Order: sequence, then structure tokens, then C-alpha cells
Amino acid sequence: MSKPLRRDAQHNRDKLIAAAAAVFTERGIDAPLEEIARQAGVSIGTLYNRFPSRAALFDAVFPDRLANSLMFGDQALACEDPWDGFVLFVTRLCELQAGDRSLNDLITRRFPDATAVAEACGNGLDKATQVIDRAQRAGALRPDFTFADLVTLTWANARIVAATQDTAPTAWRRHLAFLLDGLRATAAHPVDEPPLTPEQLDAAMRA
Amino acid sequence: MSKPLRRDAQHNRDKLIAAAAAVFTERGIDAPLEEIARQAGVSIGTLYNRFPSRAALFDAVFPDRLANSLMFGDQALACEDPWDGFVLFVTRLCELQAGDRSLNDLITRRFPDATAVAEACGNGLDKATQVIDRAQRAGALRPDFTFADLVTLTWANARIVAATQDTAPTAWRRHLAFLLDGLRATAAHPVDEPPLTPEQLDAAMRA
DNA sequence: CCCAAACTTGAGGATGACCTCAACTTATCA
DNA sequence: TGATAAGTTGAGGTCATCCTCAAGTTTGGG
Repeated sequence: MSKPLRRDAQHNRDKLIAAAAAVFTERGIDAPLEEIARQAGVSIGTLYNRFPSRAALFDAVFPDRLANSLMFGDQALACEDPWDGFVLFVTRLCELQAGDRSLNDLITRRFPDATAVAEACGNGLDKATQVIDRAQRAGALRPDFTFADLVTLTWANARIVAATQDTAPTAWRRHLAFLLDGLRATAAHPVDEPPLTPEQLDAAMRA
Repeated sequence: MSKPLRRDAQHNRDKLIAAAAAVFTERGIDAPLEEIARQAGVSIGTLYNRFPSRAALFDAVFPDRLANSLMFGDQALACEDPWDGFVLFVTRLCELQAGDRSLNDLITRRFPDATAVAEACGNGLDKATQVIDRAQRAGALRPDFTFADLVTLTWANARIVAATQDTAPTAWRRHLAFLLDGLRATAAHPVDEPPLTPEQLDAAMRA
């Protein structure tokens, strides 16, 4: 355990986290740190005292929010119809991306030093495999769909969201609807391209 | 008509265009201009003499390449089967994105000052409407698919390509296959979200 | 061959982001 | 109420990119 912070320091830390959340949401995950310090009413030096790196700030800001936001896994599994559960899961995930620039980045990229964020993402998405399995066992979801394909879907959605969020913030729903029609088992035609391996997936997230 | 360039100036201009093509292809459209000057063996001042802006450089580099690259419109219309033609058109478009970072950017974004680029894109894609129409009239392509949806598809593909080109350069084909299965008329379920209006499309390209 | 116009050059100012650290301020505890 | 450890500050160094311009070089017509 580390020593507790002095009262003023704790207060500044709280203000920094609040400001970071706001700035990241609004300007994305590459927002300048000086902007966060400014908005927290604190000097840039203080920000670096509390959070030696951007990743450390991520680890302070996002795990809670991700844990809250990614709770739809259980909701999806609770759906009576497995296909509806799958659709709900994917739709919620995309909604998350659409509602918050920073989550859109985080779901899509990995930051090797933000270990707490990685863990929160992992926890949130580990239900995905169950949701997929269940829909496939019910014969609703095409059997060749994998977890890696879900990640690919979020990449696709990320760019659509980025392009349209200012002028047509729900446009992504249309692409998703087309895609979901192609994910039904009844629509499936054989696909040559194999799914990404876990290693490829991992490498792609670091881009 | 503007006066012809002096011989040395023309030569430098050629070297700059060649270097720009190489650098843009390799590093994308935001590559530093100084890198281009360096690779052309010319000073940064000369680059700015010839091309007062990045967009001017685009206009010199890309229209020819785009015109050549986007010729698959006729090829698609020549396919006996209208659905195969549509698939060929979309696949070629995505291949173009996958093969060249700069084209991936250009197909996806608009640069208001690069008028020649915009025109070349427009010319290349004006066949798209015919390809879509033909596939729809044949009852193969779902009737609610529009040109705007094709652009959305290229946004989606752009991000997938960007994420995977170093480690799994054909991964985009899998997402495209799933999506195409959803674009068949036989797979279509009603979609609530309306297509982007031309204005929304235009606005989104400027992001 | 010469000179005026055309062209090239690269140092350097502007910007915006990163990160550090020596000097200052404040909380806490005895 | 000090004394001291903890915390804050912001000017300023670093870096990468953009863009300009005064001084020098080259071309080509007369």
C-alpha cells in the first residue's frame, strides 16, 4: 500500500480525474494534457506529479466507467432469444463507441502501459464469447463468426462513428443493420478469409 | 495558360512529384513535407515554391493514379451477372484502400482545396450508381442500398485496413464477406435508420 | 558572353505538444 | 507553534512540423 496523499493533493487528484474524463470524452484520447491541467485549475507540473504518463491517467479514469458501461453482457445473456441477445450486445457496444470519443478509441486501441484499462476491457468483453456461443448453438448466428470478428466490427464502427458523429450521429446503425443481416446463419455463404489469430488481433490493437 | 517552367525547375518538380507519391504511399497523406523534399533531393523552400500547399501537391500526384485505379467501374458493368459485378466493384474499391495508405485516406476524406483530386474521385465513382442500380434491378442487391451506403462501407473498411495492414493485410476481406452476405436481397430485413443525405455525406467527408 | 529573370537554398521564426526541475508554498504532527 | 516532509508551480528545454524570405545560384535569350 502506498501512503495516503495529503488532503490538498488528494483534492487536486480528484479534480484532475474529473477534468481528464471531460476532456477525453470531448476531444478523444490524444487530447493535450495541458488542456486537462488547465481545466482542472492546476499546473501541468502537478498533473505530472500525480500521473507520470498518459497511461497512468487512463488507468485512473477509465476502469470504473468501463466496468459500468460494459455490463450489458449479462443483459444480453438474459434475453430469451439468443439472436436478440447477440444483437443487443453488439448494438450496446457500438452505442458506447458512438457516445464517447474516448471509449471509441479505447475499445479499438490498446495502450500497453494502461494495464487497468486492459483488464477492465477484458472483463467486460469476456461475456462476448458466451453471447456468441449461445447464438450459434441456437442456429441463429452464422457458425464461422468469432470473437476476433467482433473486434473487427468495432474497428469498422469506430471509423463510421468518427466520420458521422457531428452530422449524423446515428448513421452507424445502418451499417450495423446491413452487417447483422449478413451474420444470420440463414444468410451465410462460405468465406475464404480465415479469422484473425489471437496474435494478429493483439498486434492490430497496438496500432 | 501559365508560362512553362525553366528546365531545372521542371526537373525538380518531377522529382518532387515522384517523391511525394512514394512517401504518401508509405506513410500516408499526413507525411511531413520535409521528408518529401529530402527524398526528392531538393530543399523545403523549393517544394513550397512549386506547391504552395499540401493540397496542391495532392492535385499534382493523385488525379492520374486515381483515374487509372478507378477503372473497374466498366469492368463491373461488363460482368454478365449484375451481383458479381457489384461484388467486383466493391472488392476492387476495398483492394485499392488496402494497397495504398494514401488512397485509403483519399477515398475516405475530402480536402476542400484539392479540387482535381475531388474531381477524379467523382469521375471514378460515378459508375457506382449504375453498378448499384443494375444489381438492384436484377433483384440481387437489397433495394434499400444507396451510394451513401457504399461510402460508409469504405469508411468501415478504412479503419479495418489501417488496423491490420501490417500484420494481416487481407483481414478486411472477411468483414466484407459478412457484409456482402447482408447486402443480398434475400438476406434483407427492414432497416430503420435512413441513408445519409447528400449534405450529411459531404459534411462527413470533411472530417 | 552577359545579365535579368527565374529559381534554389536553408537558417530561422511560429506553433503546439511533451516533460523536467529548482524554487516556492502548504499541510501535518509533535 | 514551528519544522519538515509533501506538494505545487510555471518558465523553459526538447522535439517535430509548418512556412517564409533575403541572399545566393542558374538558365537562356539577346
